Amino acid sequence: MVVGELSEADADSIFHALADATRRDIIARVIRKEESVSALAQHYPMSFAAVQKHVAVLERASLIAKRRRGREQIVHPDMAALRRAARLLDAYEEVWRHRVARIEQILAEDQEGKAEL
Amino acid sequence: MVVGELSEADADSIFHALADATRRDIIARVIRKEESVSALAQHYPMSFAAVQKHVAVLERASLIAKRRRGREQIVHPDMAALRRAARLLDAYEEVWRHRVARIEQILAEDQEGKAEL
DNA sequence: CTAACGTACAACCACATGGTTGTAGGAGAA
DNA sequence: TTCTCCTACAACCATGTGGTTGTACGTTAG
Repeated sequence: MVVGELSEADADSIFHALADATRRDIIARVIRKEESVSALAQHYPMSFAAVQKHVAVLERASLIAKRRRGREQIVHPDMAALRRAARLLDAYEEVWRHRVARIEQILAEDQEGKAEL
Repeated sequence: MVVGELSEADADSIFHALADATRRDIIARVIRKEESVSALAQHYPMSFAAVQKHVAVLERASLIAKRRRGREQIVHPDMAALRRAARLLDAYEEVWRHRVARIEQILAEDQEGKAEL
């Protein structure tokens, strides 16, 4: 099931990157305000290195990017990638909505296997 | 970042379940047409037990459910859960879209740190 | 009843993940 | 320069993941 302009591997890495509360929070945080890796690290009850790894996972999924500012690495969202990801999510939702629509249609027309589901 | 009516743990399991091409394909497949676990297994180059595990992951995330029909277990999408998941995805998209809107606003008004991003 | 089918589950393996600590290097600050 | 801060990265550990095979059990078909 290839959806939109993202490969299956892209989808894999995006969903995997999103499958962790800390990483979702990092995304939300840098969307609100760009922060350095160490500034980000201070918000979480784990080591700097651990946060660094989470950032790397998000970076591999192209959901965020880093920009150097002096000795700091400023983490910021990758807007283009985020839009692509959003459209990927949209596409799945679309399939589901259509199916929901189709089911209502089927329930209205078809007579076998009704009731349950 | 709590979004909608799903807990962080719910989001974890949903995104994790979606982070595998085989599992995404299973969802797409049962949305199109309900199938037994062994029928599903025949579509993939792996053992029945492996597919069974993928189904279990999707089931834990409440994206699908099973219904017994004779000696078969029919896998079908859990529409309510799929809608909740879609809304969760929507919510993330919303945050991103708003941020995108805000950025255009900022670029139009603000004058420091323009150019990049 | 018996045989075949669909499922469930346990044991096992290789590998990735999420965390730790420690070491090292580059850039600013003093 | 020298010290300090931020970052990068390696090594290590425990646990989880995705796959395998094998065994057991309920259900349907002959």
